[in-house]
Amino acid sequence: MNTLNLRGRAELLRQLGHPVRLAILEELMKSSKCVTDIRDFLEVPQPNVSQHLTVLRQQRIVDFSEDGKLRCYYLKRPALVHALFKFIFGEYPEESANQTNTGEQISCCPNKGIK
Amino acid sequence: MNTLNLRGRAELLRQLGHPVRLAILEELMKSSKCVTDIRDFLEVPQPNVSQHLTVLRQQRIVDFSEDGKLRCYYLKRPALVHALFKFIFGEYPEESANQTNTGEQISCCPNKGIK
DNA sequence: GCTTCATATTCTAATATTTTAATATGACAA
DNA sequence: TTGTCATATTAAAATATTAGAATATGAAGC
Repeated sequence: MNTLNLRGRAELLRQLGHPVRLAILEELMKSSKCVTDIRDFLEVPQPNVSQHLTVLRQQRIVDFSEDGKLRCYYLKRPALVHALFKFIFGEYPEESANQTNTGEQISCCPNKGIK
Repeated sequence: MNTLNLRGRAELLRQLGHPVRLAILEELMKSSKCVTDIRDFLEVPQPNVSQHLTVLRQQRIVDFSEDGKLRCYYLKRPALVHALFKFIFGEYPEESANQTNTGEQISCCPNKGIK
């Protein structure tokens, strides 16, 4: 299996796939913010915010710079985050199965048909 | 919190974020395939393949058409899957924190600085 | 030295996801 | 009608993720 390549990509998707983490990234797209600002905005307990930031930091999606006693979190890979939101908010129309021009279904596994 | 919108998007990301499901989608991008072909190609037990296909079907990412005793699975939203792979295999350079043109760090939470 | 503020870490309980094994279904052929 | 093939479903065990509570750190000010 090609899972060698896909495993890490799957992990990235799972780590991005949390509503609080998406909300944090959405906020950081506007401007960098400290932990308490994120906590206040999202109304999520501070330790929980820190946990999610740690996950995002481990994937090198965010990072922080220190400003006095504040930690200013910012997007370390803004292009990734923009691409992410473009992807998840995109429109993707549904299609039906491929058919021949005579309206027949195309068989999927020709080698199986041999019986 | 804006989680109302983000919750469903997060769920989509989590459901896409599994190596076997990514591998299935990668295969289906090439051509539609029946369950046993997927099983043979990925070397994953058939019931497990079926389970992953069910997850993908519930998100209306894949669907199947019946061809005799075979179920030909195909991408129901190929544009979504193409966008997905474009996203996860994209290159996203890392940046450092924003700085002023004099090299100072920009403070992140001006209202906090008031003390 | 104490407090306070901003943030992080740790542990635990609650949940969710995944894998595996066993079994079921339904169509078709012998 | 029995068997076989393709696929699905279920239940159980293993594993992973998450939230919450408690606590820790470290810097700054008193």
